[in-house]
Amino acid sequence: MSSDGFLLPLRLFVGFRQLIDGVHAELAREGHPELRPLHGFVFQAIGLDGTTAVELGRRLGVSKQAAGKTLDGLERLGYVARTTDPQDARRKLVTLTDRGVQVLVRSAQIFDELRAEWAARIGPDRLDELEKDLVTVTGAEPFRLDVPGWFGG
Amino acid sequence: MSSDGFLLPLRLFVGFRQLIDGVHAELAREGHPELRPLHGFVFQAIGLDGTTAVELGRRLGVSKQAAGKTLDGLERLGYVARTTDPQDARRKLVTLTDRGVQVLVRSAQIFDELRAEWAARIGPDRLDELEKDLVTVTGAEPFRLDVPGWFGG
DNA sequence: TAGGATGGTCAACGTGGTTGTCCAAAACGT
DNA sequence: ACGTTTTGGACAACCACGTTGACCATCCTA
Repeated sequence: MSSDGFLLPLRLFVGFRQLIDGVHAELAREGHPELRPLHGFVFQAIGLDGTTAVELGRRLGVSKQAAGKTLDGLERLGYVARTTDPQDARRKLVTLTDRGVQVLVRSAQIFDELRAEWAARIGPDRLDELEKDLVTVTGAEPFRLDVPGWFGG
Repeated sequence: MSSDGFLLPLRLFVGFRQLIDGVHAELAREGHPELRPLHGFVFQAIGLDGTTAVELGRRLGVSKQAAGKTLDGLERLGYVARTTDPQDARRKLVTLTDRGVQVLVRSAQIFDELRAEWAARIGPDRLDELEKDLVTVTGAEPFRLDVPGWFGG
């Protein structure tokens, strides 16, 4: 055993966190200081096509109420907008505003930049292997993000 | 670019989460269903020598009040005990109970087992490299765990 | 010995999560 | 076509964990 087992999750988490923090540090610099790590995942889950609170909750693995509350905050901050669905008066379509789309696009760019920095450090081949090995071990599973409650609650 | 940049943090997180979930699933099976991922880090931060609320807060990167609240919960669950320091009437020493130590020891064992499973899947050498590369990229930094608030709040 | 630092607690508040309840609108089945 | 179920959304009450600010007791030190 070349490493204590408890170090492995720590390493993974530190890597995860550095990437997320890197993105949000840059986003803050570019005029989005209020965004939390959680929000990035919500943006991703909403996508360019929009969604509804219920569907968002399903994608994130949280209740529709929790998803609704998160959307309240994002709406207040001007990143998403709700419009009633003309096809279905019950539904309220949630879409990213221009500002929201801008964050989504920039986030993707910054993630690519950070990945390139990692590649420059350890070599692109090693990084590819690292990702490939992670997929081998963990599966290619779609992402569930019931993270805040998952960790502490 | 062999992979979208945003997949990298996801892969890391999924790996992290699978390990943590694996440990807590087993701990739940062994009589500790109330423990949350957060608690494992707290146990680790308390250690076999014990600590105080203020010091715990420093180690976890949270306020002394937050650390105190978490300890309240763990005390109620019987995993830690507080005793007044005979040397300093202000301090309250927080130590793991037998039950707490048991969890700490078992967690370490389970992490080792899970790491061994990973090694069996991708090969021990590849796993060692994976960890080594992560250290190269992220640094060997000591762990700060202001995680719950970090993510969402 | 007076004054500052330190450890702990309490209170108020914010955020994100949960469940339970309820209503309006859509979908379904007879 | 009409009653019944399902669905999407909102509201309330509650819990966990975070924050600041205030306060007190104790220890340290100039």
